[in-house]
Amino acid sequence: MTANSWQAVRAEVLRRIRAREWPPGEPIPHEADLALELGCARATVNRALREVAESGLIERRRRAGSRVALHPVRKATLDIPVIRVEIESRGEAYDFSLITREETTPPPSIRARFKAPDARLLHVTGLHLADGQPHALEDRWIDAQAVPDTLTTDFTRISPNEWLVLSVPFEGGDIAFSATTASATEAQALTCPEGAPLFVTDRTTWRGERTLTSVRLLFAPGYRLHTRL
Amino acid sequence: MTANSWQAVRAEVLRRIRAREWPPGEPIPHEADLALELGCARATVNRALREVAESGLIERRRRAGSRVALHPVRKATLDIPVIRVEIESRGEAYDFSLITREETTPPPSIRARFKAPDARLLHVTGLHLADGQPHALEDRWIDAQAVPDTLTTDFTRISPNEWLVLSVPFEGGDIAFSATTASATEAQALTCPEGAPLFVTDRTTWRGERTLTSVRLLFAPGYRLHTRL
DNA sequence: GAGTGGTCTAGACCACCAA
DNA sequence: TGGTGGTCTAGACCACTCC
Repeated sequence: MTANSWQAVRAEVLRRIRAREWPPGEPIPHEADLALELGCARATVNRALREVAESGLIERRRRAGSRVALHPVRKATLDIPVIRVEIESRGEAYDFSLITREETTPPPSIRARFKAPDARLLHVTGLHLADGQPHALEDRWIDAQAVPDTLTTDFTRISPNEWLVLSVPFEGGDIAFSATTASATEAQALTCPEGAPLFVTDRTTWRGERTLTSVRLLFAPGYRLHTRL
Repeated sequence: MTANSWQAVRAEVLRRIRAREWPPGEPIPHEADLALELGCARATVNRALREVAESGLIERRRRAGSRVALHPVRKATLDIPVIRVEIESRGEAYDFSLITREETTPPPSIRARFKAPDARLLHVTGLHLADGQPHALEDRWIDAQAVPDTLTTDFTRISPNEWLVLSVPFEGGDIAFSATTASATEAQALTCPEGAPLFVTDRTTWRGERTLTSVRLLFAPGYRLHTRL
């Protein structure tokens, strides 16, 4: 067995794990040994093992070596595109309809997400449309102190979703996915029955210590978020 | 500016993108030039740019060079653990309760997911419990021809979820996330009101051309799938 | 303390693909 | 067809950890 490409090394490693030649929980040979056995440089083995480790199948620790994971945690990568791009890539026409836009004091649950007590928050709601049909209802809060031009931007021409992605560099964020049922007003906006099941994403993004924006998206019934393992 | 670690190179690259020194859609310097400018080896720059490309912020093509992405597609990585591990890691007691187990002919929607027409399908349903409370309702179909020991395994002692992860190597799969409302029987199993919003995952895994198993998980109301950007 | 993975280097060759 | 990213090598040093 000689394998001088890191993909070949990875394939061989995966084969041995699947064939139980390297059982779950057991250590695997050191990088140097594998390099010798497979006839390639240690850097090549390192590259391959790093990829396998990222997929969650092996665990690596200095001094302790690498071992096959006992409870492999599958990693799935989600693509989160700008909504306009997502819709247009399906060949549908995109439109955004602004519903409300006001500077106001948020409910405590929102306030808690913005650590800065002096934050002036702009509240924007609107509807994303695909071929004229409601696609998602956006409910967003923006820290106007942390995001320049927030108060002067015309969100009837560009959705806050896209404007923020294009103009505000951020460093981190988190997303939560859940389910809810449509309230009366939500049902009206999305033209679906009250009580219909809706897929929800809650996203908060920040830069440094400052929370920039927090958004809830309610997707019209039937929406599915899809990915590969 | 000298940066001899690939993390430092990545940080500098990200800074320039965020500062619009390298505007969206514009090409960035070649690896060799960057290596010279930053005072490190080209392999180091390559490693850094590869990481940035994986995050979706730049696009790389041979001969054409690298450029800042026009519509950055955010990549979020989801961890998908075995349910038992997920529950126990929260410090709660895990239990699984088998509800039904029968070899039967599936509805067309399920049949369509198993390409092999000769597949003998086992249908298993059960409830995952956390501290005695319903956590998720599992509805699974398994190809008994493709998965050895399917018909002889005692699923009252180990959930099919965990048994499959531990004993069946698979190559690929896909997951879809969506929302639904609890039917009468689902509501009873999950001890929630009928019509309550439920978070749903549909997962199908395969090896080669053969679909091994297809599972739908209905999570009790309030469940949130969470991740970082 | 010593062994393991993590990383950097300098150089080289190759695969791909836009010009 | 030439330039660019993709990769491999051999060697070296370092950082972290487990003994």
